[in-house]
Amino acid sequence: MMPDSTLPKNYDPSSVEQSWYRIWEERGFFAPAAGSKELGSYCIMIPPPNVTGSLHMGHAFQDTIMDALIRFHRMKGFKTLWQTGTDHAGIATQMVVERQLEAEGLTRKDLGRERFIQRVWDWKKSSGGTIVQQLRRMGASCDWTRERFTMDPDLSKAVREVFVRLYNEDLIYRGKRLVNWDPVLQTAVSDLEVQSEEESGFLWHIRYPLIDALDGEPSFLVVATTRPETLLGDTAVAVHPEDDRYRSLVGRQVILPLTGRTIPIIADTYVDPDFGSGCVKITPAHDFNDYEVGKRHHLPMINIFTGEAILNENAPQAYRGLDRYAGRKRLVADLEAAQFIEKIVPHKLMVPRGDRSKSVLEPYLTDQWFVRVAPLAQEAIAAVEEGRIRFVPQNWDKTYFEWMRHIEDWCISRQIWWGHRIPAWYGPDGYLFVCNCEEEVYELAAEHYGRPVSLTQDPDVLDTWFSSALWPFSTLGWPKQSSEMADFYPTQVLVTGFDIIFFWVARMIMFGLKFTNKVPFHTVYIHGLVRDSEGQKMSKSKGNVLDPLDLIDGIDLEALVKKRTRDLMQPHLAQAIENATRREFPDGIAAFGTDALRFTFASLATQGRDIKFDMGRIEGYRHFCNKLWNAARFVWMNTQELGYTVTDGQECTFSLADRWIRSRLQSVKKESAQALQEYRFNDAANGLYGFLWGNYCDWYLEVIKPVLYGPTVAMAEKNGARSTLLVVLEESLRLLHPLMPYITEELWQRMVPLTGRSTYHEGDSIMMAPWPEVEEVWQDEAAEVEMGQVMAFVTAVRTIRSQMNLPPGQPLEVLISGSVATRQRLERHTGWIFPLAKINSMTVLIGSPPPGCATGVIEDLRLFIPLANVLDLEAEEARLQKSIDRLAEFFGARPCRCCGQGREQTRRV
RNA sequence: GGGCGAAUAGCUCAGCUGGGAGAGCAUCGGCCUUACAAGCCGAGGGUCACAGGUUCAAACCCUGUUUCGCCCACCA
Repeated sequence: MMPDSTLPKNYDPSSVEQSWYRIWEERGFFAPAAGSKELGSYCIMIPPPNVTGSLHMGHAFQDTIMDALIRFHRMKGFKTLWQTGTDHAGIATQMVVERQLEAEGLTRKDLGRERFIQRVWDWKKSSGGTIVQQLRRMGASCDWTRERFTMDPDLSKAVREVFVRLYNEDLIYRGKRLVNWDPVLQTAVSDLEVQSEEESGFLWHIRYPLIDALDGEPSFLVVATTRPETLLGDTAVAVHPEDDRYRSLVGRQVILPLTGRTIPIIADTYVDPDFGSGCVKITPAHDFNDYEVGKRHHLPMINIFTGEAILNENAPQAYRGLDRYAGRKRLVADLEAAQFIEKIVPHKLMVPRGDRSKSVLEPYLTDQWFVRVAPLAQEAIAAVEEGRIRFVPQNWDKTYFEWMRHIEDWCISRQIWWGHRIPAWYGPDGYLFVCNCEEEVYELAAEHYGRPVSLTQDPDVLDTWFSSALWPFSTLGWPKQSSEMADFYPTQVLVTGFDIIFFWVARMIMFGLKFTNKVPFHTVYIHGLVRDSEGQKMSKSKGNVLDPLDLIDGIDLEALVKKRTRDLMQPHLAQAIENATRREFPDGIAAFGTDALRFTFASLATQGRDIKFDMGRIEGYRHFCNKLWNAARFVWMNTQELGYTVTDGQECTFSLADRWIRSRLQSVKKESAQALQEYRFNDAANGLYGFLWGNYCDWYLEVIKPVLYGPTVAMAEKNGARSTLLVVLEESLRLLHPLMPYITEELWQRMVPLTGRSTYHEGDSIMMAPWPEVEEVWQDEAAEVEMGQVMAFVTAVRTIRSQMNLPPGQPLEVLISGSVATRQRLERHTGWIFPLAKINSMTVLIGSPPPGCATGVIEDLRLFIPLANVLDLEAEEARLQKSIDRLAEFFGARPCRCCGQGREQTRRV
């Protein structure tokens, strides 16, 4: 692309972003380049977003971090791969398609399994690409040619391979266990998919009549429960063995109300004698604690529910067919009528809900597949303990250890259709065959039975996280010994949120170690959550969601209101959301561009902290983009437009300012590289911001204007300034590129041909340009000190001018006194000081200063500005009097504590 | 119940191994100075949550307290 010969006055992100991305992608810049041998490879696995998803602020933040790391290492010369792809997200995706079917008046069962799955694939093909397109808008430089989907044939093969191997080692087993069951989705879910929240309920105190009560004994025991309907599945009442009130009753029987069944009174230390009556009803088939008690005491386990949580044939006739809540109502009414209810008290309880369906989960006794995790966990714990994997920030390892050391077996089977089907088949007699290949399993079966038989495959599919756990190696071709595995595994860093340490990170570590004998990554960078400006979690129902694409492209108020109030679960919130939105964004959201958004994320990315997204920040960084743009314009006008380019033989002398800014540049190179290496993105961003704006623009560009414009300035000196302008800008663009890919590319394309860099060829991209290394020859401590004095002097004069209310253009005369060395240094640079400070003379003071001077101090130097001729003395006197009055008032108001005289010096003065 | 984290300027936040309290935004004053008014030059503004302790020296280390947030956990 040929740059225009002039630059527009303002930076317009929309005019450059998408075209540059297209060029990068088309030219194959995202694919791993050869890289340098010594450095080796650098690889990041993207946490695969759900294929149903769309980009939210969390993704945008995470992708910014990953892309910054990837671009930085690519420029550094590593063979760099950002492996991308999407996750099939079993339950979530199935729900999306089922909802579509529902709109057509169909259910998945109407279609049947085959056709339903086809339907999901169709959906994926037509609508599954949203998020990867949005990822592109963020500037993410992942290798799209290697995009993977967790249900791709290769990845599915890896899944079966892992399953079979674990099964053969007895690390996967099938068994009837109490699991968390979602009665709406009709599937088991893992412990991690349960979200318990406190809700208001009741504690029902129910009387269980004691059989053969002796004199002096109570005629009934009172048990308290939050779930009275489960009474129908009770198989015991438990008391604490040391509880004197009930000690004598242990082993006796009570009548289970409304059922006529008799159940034993047992003793178990699980019971807390101080809670309620000290008697607990035991329902082993519907409560996790009771299940354990039941196993200890060999109690029967009576399942009273169907998969939809409807009372089944094990319940008395009167309750069969009622759903759990209707059953509860009926049962409580009946208990009350029969005077079995002692009392009902309001009670707060933790209610377990499914993280997808939000329905109340039911502990439910079913056949499921499990991974025996404990043996895998040991290795995984050791890997972190020994430092082979490092968490950043480090304290997350505590969370990891805590969970890993108390880990329970992982229920991996799901009773849904969309996902990796479990590679297990049952023979006519129920004999189980587990095999990674369908053809082979029939051979195995024929061998087993001595004749060909028909087999039934297990209907269940695997938990989505099972395939995610293989992502770091399944995407690289495992179980084949691929060159990608050799090149990129183990990967360098995993960038993710703390919320999936258990779901994903821990499991990747366990499976990685198990199947590759290597850790899947060396570092786990845990970032915080993106919250709104008030620290609230962003959520649809709160109506405070910001869409990263709206921040990039802008959105008008009406569209924003519409977006936030559409498809609400609770439509009554719409008005409040609309009002709040109109209040917060009266003019909608401006287009900030991708770079400003990315830079905002980077500058807020303090380790281990949630970030409150602040509109003020993103606006400030949009200004920064514009500042950079205009700095480049200035450079352009003073070089290209004058026909100047840096060439080898050109005569060049470098002034103090040149040496100063080049020296500063070396520090910034060092600091920003170090910051990126240590995941201190905020330091990298702030350091570059400060350098470019505070040093380069505010001082350097101003200081050298007299050199650039001065008619009598020697050409060599002009060349020194012009080449410095170009070199510093060009290198700064490269330093900034990992954080702001678009604007840096756009400007770099224009600037780099002027810098005369021998390594530059037409068609190059900044993203493939080398990361600027520190050049020691330009490190110049002396120049930094000397320039520091010049700046301090100028600032001192400006402060005096501002405080004395001297007109900005009024030329001043300055007297100085101090050491000869300092004076001489300043006198060397009057060419800069005079125009910047707007003074027209600088004289060494002999004797004492004349009366009526404003004074300033710079280290060992004093400066005096005689005010007699330039100042309205009466106004100044009034100003001073005011300040004296203020101080007097201050002392008067706060007398000294010891003497009460108001003379004590305080810190404030 | 256990664990983790936070509290610094009006707002959002830096402040690494103890020595100067900082940035951006906002505010106030002055500037259309030919890169940029999305800008320039200045200024004001802080009991670093509280209380003790260690130290020559504490925002930072130790102890305790308060407030807020998150995660895990079986109290029916």
